[in-house]
Amino acid sequence: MAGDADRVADAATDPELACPTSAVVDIVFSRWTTPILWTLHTHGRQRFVELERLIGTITPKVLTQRLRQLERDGMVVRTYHPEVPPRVEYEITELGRSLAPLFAHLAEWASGNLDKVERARHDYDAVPSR
Amino acid sequence: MAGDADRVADAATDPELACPTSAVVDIVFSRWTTPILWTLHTHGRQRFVELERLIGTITPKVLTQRLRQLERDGMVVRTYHPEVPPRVEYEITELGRSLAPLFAHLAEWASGNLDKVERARHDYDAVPSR
DNA sequence: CGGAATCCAATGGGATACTG
DNA sequence: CAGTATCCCATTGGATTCCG
Repeated sequence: MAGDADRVADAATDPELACPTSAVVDIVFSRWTTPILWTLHTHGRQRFVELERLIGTITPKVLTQRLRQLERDGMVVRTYHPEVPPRVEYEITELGRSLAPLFAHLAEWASGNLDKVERARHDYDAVPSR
Repeated sequence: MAGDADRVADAATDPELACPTSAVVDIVFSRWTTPILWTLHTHGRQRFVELERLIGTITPKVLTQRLRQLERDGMVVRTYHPEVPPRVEYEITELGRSLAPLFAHLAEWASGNLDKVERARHDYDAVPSR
């Protein structure tokens, strides 16, 4: 762990970034972004209402917000077709796809450890003193 | 990946979980949890105030909340030493440590792609029509 | 020291209604 | 269809104070 001295120093000045993954977390794991990216990744290019339907509980307002954010971050591309009725399609970018192995690892960790979390919660809740 | 059929089926009924990583995200990537886990992982067992100092901008209230949650999820163990003044130490568990490779992948993705996100944002913001 | 309690401000997100 | 606009509520998090 030599060479971490300067990062630790940075952490002292900007401590929320004491964790080198914080920036990624803000980009990728904000609320709703994972379901959106996942849906676009597995179902391919989708229209607005299709996304709304596939994700299920998200409201159009929030879906728009998150899609704009993802577009700005270069994770999705928005294609507007000037027709009547208008048609808009969203597609995941290569940058967005580059997250796939990350998601795979996440899913893998989940399949192996989610039950442990569940058990830990159960045990914790079983103690009446808290 | 056999046996995932029911989870996929669940996704159809509970669409917020259409993404198999949502559960993990809620556990691991809630606000402040990554800096806390990262700090405990790299600096080892720490006292409350030490954590507060290392993370820097977090308030004691929020730190307590997040530590409790992490403890409940089995990611952190809390050890209370009944002395005067009292001493409490927090340590990452094996379950918590099992996230390390995940964090490594995250950091790796960041080092290779964060600049692309930055550029995408710059380009997006350069268009005046929005 | 390690919190708990209280109060408060900001934010996010849901519901609804409307429009090009 | 693909949003936008508005209202409103719940949650989060900061600041402060106090306690065993």
